[in-house]
Amino acid sequence: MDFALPTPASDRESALAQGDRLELRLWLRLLTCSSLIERRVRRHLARDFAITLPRFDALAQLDRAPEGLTMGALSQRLMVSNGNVTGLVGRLVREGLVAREAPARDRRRARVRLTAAGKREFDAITPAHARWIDEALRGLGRGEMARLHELLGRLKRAAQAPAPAAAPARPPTKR
Amino acid sequence: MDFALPTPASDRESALAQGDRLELRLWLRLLTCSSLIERRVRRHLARDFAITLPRFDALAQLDRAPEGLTMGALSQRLMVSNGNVTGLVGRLVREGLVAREAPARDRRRARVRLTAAGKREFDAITPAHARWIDEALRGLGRGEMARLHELLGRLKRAAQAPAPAAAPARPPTKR
DNA sequence: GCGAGATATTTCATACTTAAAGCAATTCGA
DNA sequence: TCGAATTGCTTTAAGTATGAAATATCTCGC
Repeated sequence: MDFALPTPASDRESALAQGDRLELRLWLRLLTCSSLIERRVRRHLARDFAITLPRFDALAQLDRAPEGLTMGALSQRLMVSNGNVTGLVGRLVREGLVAREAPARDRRRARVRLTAAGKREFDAITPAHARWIDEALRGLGRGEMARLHELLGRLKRAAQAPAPAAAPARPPTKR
Repeated sequence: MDFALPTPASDRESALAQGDRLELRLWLRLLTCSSLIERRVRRHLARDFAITLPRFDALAQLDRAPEGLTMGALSQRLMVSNGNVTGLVGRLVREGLVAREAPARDRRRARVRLTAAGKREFDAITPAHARWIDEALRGLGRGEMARLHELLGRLKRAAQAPAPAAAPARPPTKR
């Protein structure tokens, strides 16, 4: 008989050496956590609603901005590049979930907003989405969550600070 | 005169409503943090070493496994799909940073390991990489980091727990 | 008015990513 | 020992992502 305990899934943290620094450990663990949760959400979205995470993220941001958003604002909120949003919104428009709006003043910045169908789609998904998040976090107490939220707030501010301009350790090479 | 304080960069958290739950807030903040740090690292890698983050991640995992890794093991450690690793390793092989090794027993599982050039490349980058992480986390005290590391450890275990198989709220639609 | 510069977005080339289908090698029960 | 299931990996199609170059629009000083 085999009584071996289930081996925890290997991940980026698995092969850390004794000497590795807390900073690195923390960063790898943070990345592991967000990858784990992201994967869960992505799978749920695909299986239950046949939609991708970036599309859902975009719907969520647009839902929270009833007056619409410019492409730039949407790209900031999604924290992805401008060009990325062009393609993403293009697909959402093609699917009828989102509409572009002819701009009155500045013809460079059209607004993008949810269509009725997009709103319906988002509203249909939201409750399940909240449930998935709750499930992924199940096991943490309220106090732990609050503390984590607060500490991550501090980390966020740290990570937003501009990186000191450092002299390159080695001139970059064409690859 | 304009005394407006610098507006914090907008992100996924920006438009949260009052009523939104702690779970959701925590998840979005976690995602924001890892996106912020990931972006910093990716830019540094590109500018200073002309390499991408996935490539560097792969080198790092292989560096920690001197005996080499199978494609499957590497894909687990990088937490990406199998097919993804096929392409990634292919590019690294083409660049001479990584080599496949003819398998003795099971001809399905070849081992992949760092070449001398790959090892040199990784060693050249590592110190700068550690510095970037330190910079991104600058502002957190040791105690905060340790506490964060521990809480994320608990979150990690929670997120690794299998998702309860839920009846779909709505049959998935072809899109 | 008009051009120089600034701003917003799209286009482009390339790379990364996933899920699912396909293929090859191995394992194992009858 | 044979063949069906399993396992490990690759291929495929679609989508997501970046940074840089190109395009279009606007603003401002003159």
